[in-house]
Amino acid sequence: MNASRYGKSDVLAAAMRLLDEVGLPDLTMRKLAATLDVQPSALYWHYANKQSLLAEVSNTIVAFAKPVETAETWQETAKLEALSLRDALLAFRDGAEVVSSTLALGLGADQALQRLENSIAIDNQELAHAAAESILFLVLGQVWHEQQRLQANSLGVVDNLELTGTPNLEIGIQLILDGLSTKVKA
Amino acid sequence: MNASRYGKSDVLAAAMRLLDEVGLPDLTMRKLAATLDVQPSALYWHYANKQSLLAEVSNTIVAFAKPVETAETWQETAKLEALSLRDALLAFRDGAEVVSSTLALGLGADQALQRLENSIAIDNQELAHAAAESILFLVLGQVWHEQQRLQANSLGVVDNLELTGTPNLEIGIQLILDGLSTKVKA
DNA sequence: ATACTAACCTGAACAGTGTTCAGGAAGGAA
DNA sequence: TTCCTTCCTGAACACTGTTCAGGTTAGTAT
Repeated sequence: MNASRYGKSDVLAAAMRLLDEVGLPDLTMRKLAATLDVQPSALYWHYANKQSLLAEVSNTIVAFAKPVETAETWQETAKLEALSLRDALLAFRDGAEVVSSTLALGLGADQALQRLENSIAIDNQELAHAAAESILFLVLGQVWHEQQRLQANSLGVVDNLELTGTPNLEIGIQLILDGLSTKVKA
Repeated sequence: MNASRYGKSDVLAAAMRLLDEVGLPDLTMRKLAATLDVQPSALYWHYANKQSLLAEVSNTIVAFAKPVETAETWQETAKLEALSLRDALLAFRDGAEVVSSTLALGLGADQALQRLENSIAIDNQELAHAAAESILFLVLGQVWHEQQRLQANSLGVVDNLELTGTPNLEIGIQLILDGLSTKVKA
């Protein structure tokens, strides 16, 4: 049936496809192997373990964030950067949970943090780092929460939850940037 | 060997104990049953599934947050509330991950959000809600990150990671509160 | 064409997971 | 003593990630 052989990138692509179809909880090595018509053990030639695979999935999601054109103020640029990350997370099923989990393991999402930090153009670099980290956690938490409710809604678990996630995220980002502005007025 | 019988609260207490000993990844129903000298299936008389158990674990952690005395300004009070939540999370192994996970499932941590929201004494309630949510995600994300590094450090995985988590958290909270102040100056 | 080498995969197993279910035992109340 | 609720046993089911010895395929060099 299937005579072709696969490389590392094929496995990653298949994982992205399967993630979108079944979600993170059902993204199992066996199901992934099945979509490639391959034994589960074959995957371990390409990736040492599931976590390394998920780390690359996470990186792929983060790298999907659209580049941001530099705006008038750095506050604007930083906000665009944050919203670009949000869009990337929303573009993949359970995207926020994937990135959060691998970030917690210290594996991925460095690039996301770096982009945020670079966009905050202030002298005090410690402050910029702390602010970037805050924005990152904010985006991840909010989108994770929202994506969970999306799935819950699609399963009809609860009729009509308040879906005000994205506005709240923008407010939160703005609050941090405003707070940052007061600290750099000098 | 063990002739006593257990109630729901005993199981919860044993779960908290085991969490502290082995951490969330190794908090399994079988190990939990073993500490009570009981078959795993016995646990399902007390809790419908593992998630409900973890939801109560999460509630216990959140409820552990010390009450906060009202300070001069509501900004001070809100900050104390956030730091009290942080201390509660830090008081239990993998506390932040437990609470984050059950929060994502829409099960627990409502109380934490409520306390934060109540402490933000401003007219615009939508804004207060968004700010409280932001602070919640910030605290959870930051402490989760820090606790993961604590474990990684204890396992000697990496020698000496920068352990600047808590200061960064205070900065982030302050940024949000400062931003909030500018929006309510009127 | 032959030999060699790296890339990739099979098949089977191991040790563990959450969960279900029919039935049995303990303890208190009527 | 009967009865009923509470709690538990023992065994199984359907999964999970992962390992490993051995096989196949493909490409390169002789």
